Amino acid sequence: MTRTQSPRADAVRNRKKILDAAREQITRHGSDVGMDEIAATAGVAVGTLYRHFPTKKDLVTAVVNEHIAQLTEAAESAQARQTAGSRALEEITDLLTRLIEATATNHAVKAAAHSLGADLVDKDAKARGAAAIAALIAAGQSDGDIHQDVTVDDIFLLFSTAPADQSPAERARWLTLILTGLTTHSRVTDGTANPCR
Amino acid sequence: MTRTQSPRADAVRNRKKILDAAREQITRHGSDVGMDEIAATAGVAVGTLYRHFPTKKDLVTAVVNEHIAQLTEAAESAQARQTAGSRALEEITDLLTRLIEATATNHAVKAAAHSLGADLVDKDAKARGAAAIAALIAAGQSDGDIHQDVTVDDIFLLFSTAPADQSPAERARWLTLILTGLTTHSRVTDGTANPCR
Amino acid sequence: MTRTQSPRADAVRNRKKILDAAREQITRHGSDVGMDEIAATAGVAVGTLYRHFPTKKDLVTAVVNEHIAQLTEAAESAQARQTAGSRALEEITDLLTRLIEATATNHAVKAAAHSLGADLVDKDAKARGAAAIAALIAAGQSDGDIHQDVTVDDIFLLFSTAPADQSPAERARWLTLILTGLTTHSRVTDGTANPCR
Amino acid sequence: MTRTQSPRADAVRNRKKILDAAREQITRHGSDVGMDEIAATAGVAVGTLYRHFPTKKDLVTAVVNEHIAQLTEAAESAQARQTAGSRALEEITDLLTRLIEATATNHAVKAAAHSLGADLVDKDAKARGAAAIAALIAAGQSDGDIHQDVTVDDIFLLFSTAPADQSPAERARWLTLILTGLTTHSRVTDGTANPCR
DNA sequence: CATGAATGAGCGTTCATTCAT
DNA sequence: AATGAATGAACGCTCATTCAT
Repeated sequence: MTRTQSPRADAVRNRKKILDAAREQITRHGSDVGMDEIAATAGVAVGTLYRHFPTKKDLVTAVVNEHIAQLTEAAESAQARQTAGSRALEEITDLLTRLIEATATNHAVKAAAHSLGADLVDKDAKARGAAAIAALIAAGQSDGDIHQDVTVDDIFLLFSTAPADQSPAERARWLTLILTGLTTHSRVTDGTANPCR
Repeated sequence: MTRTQSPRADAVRNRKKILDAAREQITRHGSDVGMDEIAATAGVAVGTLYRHFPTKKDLVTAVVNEHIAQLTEAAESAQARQTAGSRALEEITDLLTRLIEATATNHAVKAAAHSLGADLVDKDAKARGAAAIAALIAAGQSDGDIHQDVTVDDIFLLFSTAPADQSPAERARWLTLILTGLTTHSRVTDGTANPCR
Repeated sequence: MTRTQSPRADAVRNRKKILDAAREQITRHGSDVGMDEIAATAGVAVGTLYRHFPTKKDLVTAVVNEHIAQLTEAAESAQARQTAGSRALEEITDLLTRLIEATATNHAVKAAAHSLGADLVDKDAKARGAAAIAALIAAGQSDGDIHQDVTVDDIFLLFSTAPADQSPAERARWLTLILTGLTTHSRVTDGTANPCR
Repeated sequence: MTRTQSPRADAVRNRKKILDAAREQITRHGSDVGMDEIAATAGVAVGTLYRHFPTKKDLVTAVVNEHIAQLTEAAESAQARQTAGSRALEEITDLLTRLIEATATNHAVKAAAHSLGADLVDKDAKARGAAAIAALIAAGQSDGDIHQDVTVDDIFLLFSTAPADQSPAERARWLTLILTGLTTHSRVTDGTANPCR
């Protein structure tokens, strides 16, 4: 009974080791790392790697999907907190901060995915993430904190190009610039020039 | 006078053909295009390509610098027009529109440059472009159109991540989002939520 | 016990095939033979060749070291025979004959090594060979057969330039000329001019 | 009248410049120097080089023949001196010393010639040199200084393998070893062991 | 005649993928 | 199921040679 499951335990462990190795290597050295190197990092032979991921593209796609899953989870828990009473604007700001940090680390992965034409991304996870973000935006708009014309696609558009290689300071600045464009609030440091006053 | 240059006419033409082909191929297929393919697109043999650009890195650098030269020129003529009397905000908007269109085509080129370590970018041209943009920003700030805290680096930061692969509509939307973040004006489409009313 | 090595049987066979092919091709056509050609001669793909020898230099070095190992072995067994009672002069003559035949085949290999800067030659094997030859020379000098001033370096000097491309007859003649310079005996074919008579 | 010769003056000068450059470059860096580099050293364009020597092989052959001409000249003047009264053995020794020094410098040239299958060597010059050396040997044999069985081919055989890359000291030692095989005289440093005494 | 830009086969090497063990 | 040796197309680059100027 349990016998049929036991050989899978190794396979599952190997799959995880491979994904970890792939994420690390691709993140660190770009999508040009060799399959041999990823396999070596994972501590398995290439053949094993290919048993789990028949193609480099498949492997990269898997890494990207793993990434997307994390983002989705973050979006959904943000929405959950907002539903539970916290302010939408705050959740959105936190979420975007988290997103940009995650993307900073994994931009290489996305570039890799792109360069391999990995259009195989997990549509479902993406859709759930989009729904959560849409809900947050709507809530923020109800609060009067978010521009009425902002949509989920705007978020995706902006974050599809989030700065990856820059320093944390630059990422923070980028987020500030972006957020000020999305919210109805003017930046506090800029009060004097605001013609609305 | 120009007669002494006559045998070079072909070479000059070839150099241009090669640069055009390189820009096109790298833009279209990424930095992994083979030199052979670029040569074929240019209608020359590989040897000819290597006579003009001893290294793939050299070729990519040349393409990038050509791109930068265009941007610099656009920035400087925008500044010239502003000095001649036109409104800074308008020139900036036009310039950024032009920049994003140019970047849309050449983002892959910059990625290629990056992946090849082409840090040989023409610093001088970049500095002149930066100066022109800085002048435009200052003028816009004097007009009260641009946030006081905006700097040239903000422009570079935002445009280093301008969307390249998206449709023109998406690029326009991206620009709108960005601009609203930079200017003190609220978006007109968003009247209802504008607290200034 | 030897069972754990079984998957390597093919690899070992391939390594040998590659070394044989390399020796043959370099000997026949000089060091300019392509790696592809060596691989083809060995009946493997280039990739296999590179798995065994990461660089052309490595391959050539391996061939040279193999050659040196043979020579060393020949020298040591000659010395062993002499120690066991046979006459030093005879062993030296036999050894040099064997050396020149071996060198005839592999001179091109050494040239190739030289042109590739393969200074990685197996120093230890060379030293052991030198020791064996030195012992033989000393024994020959005790017998009064070898000139007192002859050293191992003389042998190396002469054999570093042994004729490679000539016919067996020419190689034999070369050895005769050389030996007359090394030994205290005049040539038998030269009786009339011999002042000892 | 002189007009028809004037354009040739340049051509002759160019031919010499090219040969000089080729000799220098091939001697210094081996036969792998590029035609472009030889042309550049000569101060002409590649096309000019190819007008004078349609093939790299032709150029190398020319350099080799030039070398052979020098050796022939040396052999003939040595013979002339001997005919004029000097001792054959002395002339032979001097000649061989000169030959080995010349070869030391130009061994690369010979290797190059060999690797290109330059069987186009100037047969006539070689024949004249051989005749001169044969005469010297005969004279030396009459004097009782040279072994009766020594022939011109022996000289060619030995010198086809003269050490090129070694130090002057090693070349001198090589010559000593060789001469002892050619002459009827034992080495002076070896008196005690000489059984003839 | 000289020039030097153009040609293109070939080189050493890499790496995603396959397959015998 | 895992291993890792084998495969071979492709890459960046070189260089003897040709040919338009």
